[in-house]
Amino acid sequence: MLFFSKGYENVSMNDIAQEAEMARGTLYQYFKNKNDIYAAIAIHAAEILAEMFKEVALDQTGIEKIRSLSMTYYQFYKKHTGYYQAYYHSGVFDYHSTPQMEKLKKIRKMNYQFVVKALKEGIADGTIRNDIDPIATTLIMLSMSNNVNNIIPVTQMYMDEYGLTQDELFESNLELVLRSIENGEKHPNNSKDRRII
Amino acid sequence: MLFFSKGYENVSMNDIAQEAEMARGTLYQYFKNKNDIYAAIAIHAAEILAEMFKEVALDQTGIEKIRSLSMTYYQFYKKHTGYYQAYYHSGVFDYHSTPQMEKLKKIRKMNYQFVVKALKEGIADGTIRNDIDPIATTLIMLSMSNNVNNIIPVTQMYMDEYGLTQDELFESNLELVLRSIENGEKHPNNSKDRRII
Amino acid sequence: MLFFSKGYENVSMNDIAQEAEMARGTLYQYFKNKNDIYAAIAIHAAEILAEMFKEVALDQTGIEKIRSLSMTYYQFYKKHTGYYQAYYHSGVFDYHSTPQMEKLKKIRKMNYQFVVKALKEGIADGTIRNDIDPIATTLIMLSMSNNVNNIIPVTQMYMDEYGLTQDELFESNLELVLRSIENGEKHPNNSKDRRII
Amino acid sequence: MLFFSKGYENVSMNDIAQEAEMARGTLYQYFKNKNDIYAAIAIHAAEILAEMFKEVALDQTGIEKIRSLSMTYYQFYKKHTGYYQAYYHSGVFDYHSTPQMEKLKKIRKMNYQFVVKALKEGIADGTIRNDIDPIATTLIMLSMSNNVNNIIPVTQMYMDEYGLTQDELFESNLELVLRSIENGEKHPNNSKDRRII
DNA sequence: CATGAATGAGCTTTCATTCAT
DNA sequence: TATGAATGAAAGCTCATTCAT
Repeated sequence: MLFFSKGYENVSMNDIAQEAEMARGTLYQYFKNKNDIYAAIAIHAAEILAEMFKEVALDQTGIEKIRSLSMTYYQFYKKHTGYYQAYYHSGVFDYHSTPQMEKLKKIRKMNYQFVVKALKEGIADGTIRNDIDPIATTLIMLSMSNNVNNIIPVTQMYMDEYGLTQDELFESNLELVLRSIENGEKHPNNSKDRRII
Repeated sequence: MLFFSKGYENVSMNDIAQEAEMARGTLYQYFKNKNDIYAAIAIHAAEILAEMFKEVALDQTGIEKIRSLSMTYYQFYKKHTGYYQAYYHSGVFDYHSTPQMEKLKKIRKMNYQFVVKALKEGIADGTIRNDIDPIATTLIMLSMSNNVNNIIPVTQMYMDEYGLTQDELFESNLELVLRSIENGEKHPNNSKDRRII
Repeated sequence: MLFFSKGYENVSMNDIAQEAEMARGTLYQYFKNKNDIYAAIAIHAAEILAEMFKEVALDQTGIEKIRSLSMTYYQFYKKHTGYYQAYYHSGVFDYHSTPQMEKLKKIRKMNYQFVVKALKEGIADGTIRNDIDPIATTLIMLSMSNNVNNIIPVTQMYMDEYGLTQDELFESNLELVLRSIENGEKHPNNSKDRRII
Repeated sequence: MLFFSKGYENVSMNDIAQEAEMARGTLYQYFKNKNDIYAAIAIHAAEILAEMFKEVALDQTGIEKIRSLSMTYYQFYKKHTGYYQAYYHSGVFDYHSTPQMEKLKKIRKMNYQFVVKALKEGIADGTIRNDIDPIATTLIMLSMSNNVNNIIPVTQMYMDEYGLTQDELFESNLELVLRSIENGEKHPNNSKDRRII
């Protein structure tokens, strides 16, 4: 699915057929049109990400989970670049209520919820400030990650000039967010471990 | 210029001609090709933004300037949405060295520098932490702003569900960043006023 | 293929599609672009001519072979006018070294060689003057034939006025050339038949 | 007028306007359309050639005049390549009876007549064979000249390979024709000088 | 089921021609 | 008379989609 890194417009049905080792016509036996193919891939991508999010260790504090989820999303991009791109670009679809689209929307929302939930847990266990808006913060976090993963040429040029790598940008990004949301005060219930005890 | 929100690939010369109330052929009297039109608009957009950045008050601390610049960028989007979009999308161009592209690149870099400079001033005057990387932070800040300005449908849907507006998202975004980079320690030189004395 | 009489520039893909009773797009399944179509036809044409040249009887004197080759070229024009035109016009191509073009060039050179060889044989067997340049003479002969086959309107008008037909022009042409290159001296070996004895 | 070497199709009104140092629109004050411009140039070209033909010395035998006319035509090509091309290409016009076209046709016919007349004189003065058709021979002679002047790329390539120059080709061409039409027999009235006496 | 030849709408671009100034 | 901005038809080409086999 790597060809979807090129973006929807720049992938022809020919490319897809070749990649799938099928005839161009055969694709239309399984999919109504090009958009449908994209949606199917996006759904698969969303499921892969959901699976990866599910595997994030549960026995962590909120702030630790946030760090883990961020890193997981970055790994999703690194390991499944094509699917990542399909997932990313699928966000611009107009979700006229086809069953396909409804399904995609549902999984995407679920993936958001992983982060929202971790933020709420962090607020509850005292590792995350209680004055942040979990929804807004989730949106900000994910979009920041997307920008690290989709560096536009002019930015890349800028980074090259200063010897900044993508990994370093991810690190800076992550530290910036964590520093911003973590709760600076000392408090007794800031670790899951202790609570378990 | 609002049609540029659709992105380069999705705007045909026909669309542009219709929007400009010109015949398709007329466009070619003023521009060499489609790319040139885009570049010309992007350059104009970059100049508008540069002008707005220049008007940010100078007698502020570093952190105050960062707040002002962020708000200015948001206002650029609000007041000149079409130009904003052209500026934003122009980042994906491959900058093969045409004079047009070189010019655009130059202005874009200059616009980055406004932010980098403010961050460095903030580090110097003690209002911004001294352990951040000004370059990486600039890139993160601007890309975060871009995400607030280009909310994808699926995110919009999510926001609607929780009654979150774009302005509120911008606010959250801005606070998150400022909180993350501001210097929490007390220090004597944290205000321009005092320094003047 | 008759439409190629109009010349490359004056035949649109639309014309070709109409002639071939295909949709415009269909042509692009078989040919990379317009140039490719032309080249393919020209190659086919060159092969037809080569085939016809090969069938010229071998047991003739040089001068007889020249007469036969000339008449063959004229018959090629008469029987395969469309292909003839494609062959003729293909001479103006810039032969940037695509495989297509290389192939065409090769066959064209081979076709030249039929005439060159006959001239040399004629010089050897004494039927053709030995002070002519075989290369230059070949070029002249073929170009003269081309002019008989491509009578421009103003010339046609002139011919009509004097009651001169294309066939008569060809005859005049041929006699002029033969008279010019034949060896007037008597010599013992001027006939293949005699040599065989 | 050198741009007409590129051929009718490949010269735009823009090119013509630039060459004439006029605005594109101004051309339409003087000419009905592009075809008219071409016709006007072709007429001018025809007049130049007529002028050059007129200057061919009268006190020559027929065969000498033919040689002179041939060389004059070659010089017309060498000195006025652009006009030569316009003249040459104008032969393909459909002469729907516009006044322009009628005029051009008239001059072209006149130019033919120079050669026809010289051939007839040569037959009369015994320097040219009396069994040739003056009309056909004229057509052949001029078209052969045209081929020397319009060497197609594939032929050029062939000439390069054998180190044959355009001037040499012209020479071969000329000798071939003269040899073919000259009267080999001795006769008393083969020189103008003698006749004058 | 699978194919791929065929389609035609739509793309960017060129250019002869018109016309208000 | 001279201009050049504006036009729109037509060019070569791409590509998602259909359909007979």
